[in-house]
Amino acid sequence: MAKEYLDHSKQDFFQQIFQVVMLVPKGRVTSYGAIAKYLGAARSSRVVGYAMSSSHQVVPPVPAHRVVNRIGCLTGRGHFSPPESMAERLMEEGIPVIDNQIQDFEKYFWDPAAEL
DNA sequence: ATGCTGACGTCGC
DNA sequence: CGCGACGCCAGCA
Repeated sequence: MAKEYLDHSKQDFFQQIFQVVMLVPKGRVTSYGAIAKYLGAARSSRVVGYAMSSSHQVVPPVPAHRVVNRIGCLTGRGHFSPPESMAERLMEEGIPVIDNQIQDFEKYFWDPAAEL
């Protein structure tokens, strides 16, 4: 089970994360933990965030702005340029964001494990 | 080459 | 019920 995920290369793990994030539908958001769980690494939720850090050099561009922590807070906004672009982009997609906090987060939440 | 830090989440006490 | 510590991976000094 858990060994199966070890079957993939470590770098593949990052690719898996990017893949899932790219699959996030427009107007929907997901959390780091949800992706980690979907990949079978619930305890590696951090790695998902680190992967986002690397997402800038990945092509096609990864919609990292659709990925937030489990509370729906735009924790990674500081990695955008400018940081406001993250919240602005979400609002542009129809997602209400106030003070770096997504309103009705669970309403817009997109669970890969449930949708895929 | 080694060590620390960094976009989180879960478990334990 | 509240706080602390651990796990995971990669990039950088």
